Amino acid sequence: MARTAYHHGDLSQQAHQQALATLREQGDGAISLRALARQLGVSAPALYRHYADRESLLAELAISGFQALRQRLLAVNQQDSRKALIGIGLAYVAFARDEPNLYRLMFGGRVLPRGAHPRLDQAGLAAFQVLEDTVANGQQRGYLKAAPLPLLTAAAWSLVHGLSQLTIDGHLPGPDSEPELAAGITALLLDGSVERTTNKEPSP
Amino acid sequence: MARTAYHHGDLSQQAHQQALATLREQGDGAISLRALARQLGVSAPALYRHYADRESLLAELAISGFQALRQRLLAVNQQDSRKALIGIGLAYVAFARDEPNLYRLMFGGRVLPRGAHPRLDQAGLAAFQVLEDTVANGQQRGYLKAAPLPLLTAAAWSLVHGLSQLTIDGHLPGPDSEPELAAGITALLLDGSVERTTNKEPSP
DNA sequence: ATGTCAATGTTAACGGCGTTAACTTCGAAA
DNA sequence: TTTCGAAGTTAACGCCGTTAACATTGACAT
Repeated sequence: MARTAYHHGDLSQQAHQQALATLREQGDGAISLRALARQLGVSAPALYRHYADRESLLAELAISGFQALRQRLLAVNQQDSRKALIGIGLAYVAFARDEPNLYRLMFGGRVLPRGAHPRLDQAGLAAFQVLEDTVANGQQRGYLKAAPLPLLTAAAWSLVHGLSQLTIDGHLPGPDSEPELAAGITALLLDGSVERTTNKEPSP
Repeated sequence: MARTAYHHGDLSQQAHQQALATLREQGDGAISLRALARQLGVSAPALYRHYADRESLLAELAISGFQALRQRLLAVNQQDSRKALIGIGLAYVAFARDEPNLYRLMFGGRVLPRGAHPRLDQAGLAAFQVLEDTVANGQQRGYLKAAPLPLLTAAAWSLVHGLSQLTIDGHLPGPDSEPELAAGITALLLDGSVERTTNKEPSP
């Protein structure tokens, strides 16, 4: 198990860590197996003992990303339905802000086609479940409308995902005012955007 | 101006069209300058007379994408505020559904870093303006809450963008039920998700 | 102790890529 | 007719992912 020329026994994990580091710093486009092998003092084909190809390595990074996201969503754990929902939204956007390149890899859709990496799909689903559970809980308590659960969940997810993506790509005002923005937007989805007092164009 | 070996005078546009075609079919990752040149019967460096590098070519594709998106949003043109807002949302998601690979390029953030291509940033802004105008209009008419315009706009954009991205990446139920989903979600943002009649956890 | 074998490395090579340098051809304007 | 810049050409560099063929190692059965 010790460190010899061959069999240093840790290549898989070291490759994962090193790739994660360059992903964080320079984005997934900067990850090359050859450069990775160079940094680890190993020949490039050695990596193929542990990853079928470059895409599989990226898929592993994305999987750990979904696991980390799931943990952050689980850590919210608020009793009050409203606080739980807003908390989830804030935690979601905060994750994207903290790990923009990882987040882009996870949801880019371009590098990692849906269905090609079952464990990745599963990890994404597990993170999604946390959000869905929170929504379902708020609905069971009667805090949320009795709309179809998939509709409510899709709305919540779309909102936080869109906000995350727009934020990390710089389409929205600087990251200084970001938490207030996220909280305000989440509140809008909960309470609605329509003026309810004096309105000539009523809601159905 | 005619078609001789040199100076066939149309290479820039032909390259644009051909690149757009392979983008649509196979995504931006499949666009290579060498293959492109091969398909056009031209040497690879010839393309550098018209595009500074590969990224600039992709930026041009994204620019035309934003222009197309803008046209689709402008085409909505509903009088009623609610119909206008929902119409914009539907048109936005429909564009993403029709042009998933183009949409991913436009908003991927990875291939085309913000700030590197001024005309691209400007085209994105122009599309965004249509949405912002619609929201501002709904607010001036008193249909929408008097919340800060950037907040309302960011909420609307986040929602439709997130829904688009999740839809084209297959994270949401099949595209069969997509229009109803989009309409339902947009309505949720307008009317709110909170149950308003019998509720023990009131909104502030 | 020894031999075997699967796991895990190695080097060499193929084809493709983006990009640059140096050169050539063409057409329009002086 | 000459000139000159725009728009092409070929050749080359260095990088990449990936595969084939071979080498080393340590653990385990004999």
